[in-house]
Amino acid sequence: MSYDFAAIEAKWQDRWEGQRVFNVTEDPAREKFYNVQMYPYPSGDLHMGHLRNYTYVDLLTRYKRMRGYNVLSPMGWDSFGLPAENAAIQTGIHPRVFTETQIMRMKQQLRRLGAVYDWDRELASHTPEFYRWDQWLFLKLFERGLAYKQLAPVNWCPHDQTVLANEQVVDGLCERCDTPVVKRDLEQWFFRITEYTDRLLEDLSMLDHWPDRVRVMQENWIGRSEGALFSLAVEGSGSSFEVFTTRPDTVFGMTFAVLAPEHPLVDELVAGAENEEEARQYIARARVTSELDRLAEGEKSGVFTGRYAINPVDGRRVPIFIADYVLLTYGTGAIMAVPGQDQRDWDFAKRYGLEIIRTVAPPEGFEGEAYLGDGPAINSSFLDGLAVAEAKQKIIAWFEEQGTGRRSIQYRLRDWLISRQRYWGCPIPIIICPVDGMVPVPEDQLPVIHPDVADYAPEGQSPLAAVPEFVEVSCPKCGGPARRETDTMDTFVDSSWYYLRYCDAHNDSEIFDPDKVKYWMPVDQYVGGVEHAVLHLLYARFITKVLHDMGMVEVEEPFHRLFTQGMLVKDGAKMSKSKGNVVAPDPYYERYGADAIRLFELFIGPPTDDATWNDNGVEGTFRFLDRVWRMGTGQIGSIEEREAGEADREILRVAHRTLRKVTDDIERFHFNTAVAALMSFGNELQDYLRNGAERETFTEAYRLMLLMLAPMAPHISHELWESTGRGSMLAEEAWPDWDPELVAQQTVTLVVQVNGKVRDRLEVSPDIGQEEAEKLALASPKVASWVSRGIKRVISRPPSLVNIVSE
RNA sequence: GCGGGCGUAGCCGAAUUGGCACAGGCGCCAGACUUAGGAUCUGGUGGGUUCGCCCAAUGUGGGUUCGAGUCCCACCGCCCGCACCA
Repeated sequence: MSYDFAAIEAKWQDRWEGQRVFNVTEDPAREKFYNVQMYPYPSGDLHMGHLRNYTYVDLLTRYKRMRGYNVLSPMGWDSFGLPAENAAIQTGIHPRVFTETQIMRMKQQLRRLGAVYDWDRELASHTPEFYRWDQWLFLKLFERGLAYKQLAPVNWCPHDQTVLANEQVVDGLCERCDTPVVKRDLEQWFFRITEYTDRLLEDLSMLDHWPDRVRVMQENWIGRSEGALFSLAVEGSGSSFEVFTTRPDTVFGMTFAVLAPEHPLVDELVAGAENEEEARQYIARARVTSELDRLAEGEKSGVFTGRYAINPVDGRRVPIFIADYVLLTYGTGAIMAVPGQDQRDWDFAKRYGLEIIRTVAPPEGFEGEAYLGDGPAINSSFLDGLAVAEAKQKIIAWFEEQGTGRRSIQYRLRDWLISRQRYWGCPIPIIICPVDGMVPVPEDQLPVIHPDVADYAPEGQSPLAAVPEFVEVSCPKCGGPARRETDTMDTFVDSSWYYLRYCDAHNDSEIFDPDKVKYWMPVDQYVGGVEHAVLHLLYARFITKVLHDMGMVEVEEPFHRLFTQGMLVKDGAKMSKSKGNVVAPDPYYERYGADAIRLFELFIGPPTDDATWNDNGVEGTFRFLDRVWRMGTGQIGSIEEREAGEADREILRVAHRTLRKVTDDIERFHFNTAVAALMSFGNELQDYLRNGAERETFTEAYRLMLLMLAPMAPHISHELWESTGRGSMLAEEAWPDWDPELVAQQTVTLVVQVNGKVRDRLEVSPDIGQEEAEKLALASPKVASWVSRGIKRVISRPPSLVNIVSE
């Protein structure tokens, strides 16, 4: 019979919660540790993949607490968003009802795992208590000119009937429903994140406890490129347009220029052109084609405007085209085309029979098309002979001298589009007055609360627009009739500051008390999926910097250490409801209990790597726990009491070496090897018991086992701690220190190699000297037969290795 | 195309610094205990062996080194991110 995990789990879950063991307050006398998992969307049932992450965070909470830290580990809910709204559209159930039911279920599931939090600080973004401060934050950004409304071509999902941020368009498809995204011109709210581009980029270097790949992804997302900006005059008109290039050195190779179809100058350019009709059709088509379809066409398409531009460096005239391979949203929406040095321009030139001039000499034998590498400039007048980098400097200097161009840095990062035409999000606190324009809702009228609506389906605007009592208001400034903004905010606004609210979760007079935030921030350990590398993690950094500039937050970066966990894979795919390959924990809870599940989640592989689910794995960790249980119950009293001998001292040495290893492994997030070390220790402890243990020694070794197990398998270890006669709560015990004397090796294995191959192993003293080690090695009879042809050299690394180099 | 990462046993994996390759688990085989075993315990699990050991082996090929899973070069394969970004 195995141990009664079900009863034990319920008992300790009640105690942790009932005795408020993990509820904390600010305590300047103690070092704090702020441990946060990215707050989840309350999506219902947790599967084994989710449990992996919750187990990591819970382990840290419990471990750091034992290390003496004042550990804050809160939990909350990213509870606005589409799933609840879509359910409402289908079933008519209010999204709030749906959401709150899901939250209750998720809480039960976290409790069942034995995951502990300071539930006093629970928050949920769909509650007016929380989103009131979203609105307050919006108004602060608005005051500072960091929130603005603008007509802009935006990503529109025809299925969800809403706009999407650039970050939510994946391969030209809506991130949520995979519908091809189209461009539309709409009045939308933006946050001016581009104001912070430089700081977001530069401060990445402060984040040296973030995974490199996340920093690289943010860097690429911000997408800084250096180059030059200069003007092209349109022949026979007063107009001109600016182009941006990273290769100003190739300007003598420009053989045409291209404008994006949405470029403001195109109307004027095509007016009266010979092929005006064709051009207008092309422009119209390009504007309604989704990015995906544009790319899918493969061949670049475009249309000649009938106009010519003048190359400022040599006065040559080049034809101006309109083509959709040039994007309005990057640079100036117009380019100089140098087919000799740019593959896209090459492709276009080939298709439309345009001239190609090489301006960088390709190496001999070069057989490619456009040449992008370095080399001496050719066909480039005063740049001829210069390498690319030199030529760039010279031509930029020339532009600046002439006053026709200048050095410029462009970024890929765009302002953050936060408007959503949906119901289940935070209403934007703005009133649109025909007289006063965009008028903020006065702070004392916050929160702007959702009215209930009859129909949740969006029809191009938020369902809120159909509620006259909500929409029709008087202007706070002039008192005249006005309309309320009906867009709601992107849910990423909520998640960009919730971790600050945990510090003071129920403050109803301000967003948070800056002193409390000062105590807890930054988040010491942030845990979440790498899929948030450029979305949430960039926005959160931005908002933190804004609040810092407002004097509300001392830190400039919110997350000191970031850990991105791997995913759980089954049948070759990430475990997810939509793929239908989830493993539900329930049968495992029933058969093996929460601790065995936790231990297996830790053991399954390196935490940063994806791991493949193995149906038999939990059985393995359960066997280990069951062994620990059997060792601790009933037997200890019958172990003989006697003087401790060498074998007894040895098991204590094993215990302390295990303690050192487990401590190290937890500190560096190698949880899988920490579990392996405990299993190994368990095996040794069992051997010790079988071969005649001494009671006091065993009790001590077993005590260390329970302490080490406490953060990983808390229920069983708490129960055993109590049942082996200890009155304290294990969670409140201190993590033990290993004894350096016990950890020190009595003897070490000296490996004797001949030509790098192991030929003998000798047990020697750890402080053996070089001479002594070499003498012993050379004296080894096993070595003798391998060195008969003479010894050339001896390399010693005492006490672990001697390598004899022989003929 | 650009950027990042990975390749070790039948499977998942270990190996902080260049120094004993494969800890721990799963699976499999055998044995013990047993009325029974899907419990538990013990041993084995690359090849050879005279049972002392010996040999091979970390995707492939090369290099540096007394010594390479680890460093360097090239290639093969897989994964992730970005992508007409001028």
